[in-house]
Amino acid sequence: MAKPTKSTKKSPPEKNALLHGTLDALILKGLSRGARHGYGIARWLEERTDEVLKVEEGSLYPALYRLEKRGWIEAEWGRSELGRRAKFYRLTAVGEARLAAEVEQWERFSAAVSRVLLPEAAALEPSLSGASS
Amino acid sequence: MAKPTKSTKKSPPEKNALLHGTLDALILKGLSRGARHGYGIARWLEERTDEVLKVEEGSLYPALYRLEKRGWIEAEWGRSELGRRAKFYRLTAVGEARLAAEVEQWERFSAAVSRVLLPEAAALEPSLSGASS
DNA sequence: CGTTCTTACCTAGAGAGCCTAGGTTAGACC
DNA sequence: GGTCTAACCTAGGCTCTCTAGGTAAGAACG
Repeated sequence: MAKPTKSTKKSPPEKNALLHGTLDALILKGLSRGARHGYGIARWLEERTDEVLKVEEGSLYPALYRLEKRGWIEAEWGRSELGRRAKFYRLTAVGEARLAAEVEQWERFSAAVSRVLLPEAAALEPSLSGASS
Repeated sequence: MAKPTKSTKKSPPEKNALLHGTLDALILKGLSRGARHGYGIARWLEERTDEVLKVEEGSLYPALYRLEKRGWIEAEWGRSELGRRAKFYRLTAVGEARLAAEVEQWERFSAAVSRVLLPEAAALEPSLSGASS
């Protein structure tokens, strides 16, 4: 009987490595249609992606501070639909521009990765940026 | 090539945050059609993505050791096409399975992110104004 | 034949990000 | 009153990629 005991490996600290540079954009997008509070953003994100994208609170709140510190979002205390204290975030003008930039960056990046990882579907034309060569 | 003057600004440490969890899969994919050496993988990746995906050597080689340590790839010294000493990596059976899993994970993840970020078939509300307070 | 260029590999340290795992406050329900 | 849940907060850890150095050897040139 193999006893599990304690294995040498620690708990997985990075279960969602792919999320790494994407969370900022996702949050900004979540605020692009109106103010939301942190908890609501996480809920919205899960619901909208069928639970594919789950953001832990330990990632979410630090991310919100980061974005606020950079001037991309603004916070204001208010009341949630359930009557609870909640901090509502809203996009700033800079944040909107930043969102657009991040979305574009995501398109370029994801297209490149998919071009590499996914079979065929290549057959693409270099019409993205013809500045090369 | 003239060397530019020394830059005064600190160099950004994470210029390619999006690459974070993706590099492993990209490398594995690069080896899926035959053995390649590290330098060649980087070259292939740049070429194949029109220089959108660039992997620095300081990221590449540690990543290769990581994958080898996990048993996903195997190394063997040989000679490059130019007659130089080069370490050729090859996918193991485990690595192939892993590649398939990572590709699937990428598909799910990228689809979810795109569903959120891009204005695809969602088309919920055209414009929402009137932020509640 | 020595210098230089390029290929190709290696490594230490830094910075940033996401997660685990705690904790706090305050409405709602029994 | 006690429990549940919404909603926020924080410290520490782990992993990742990048910067910035360095080594070694084949090729080209004068």
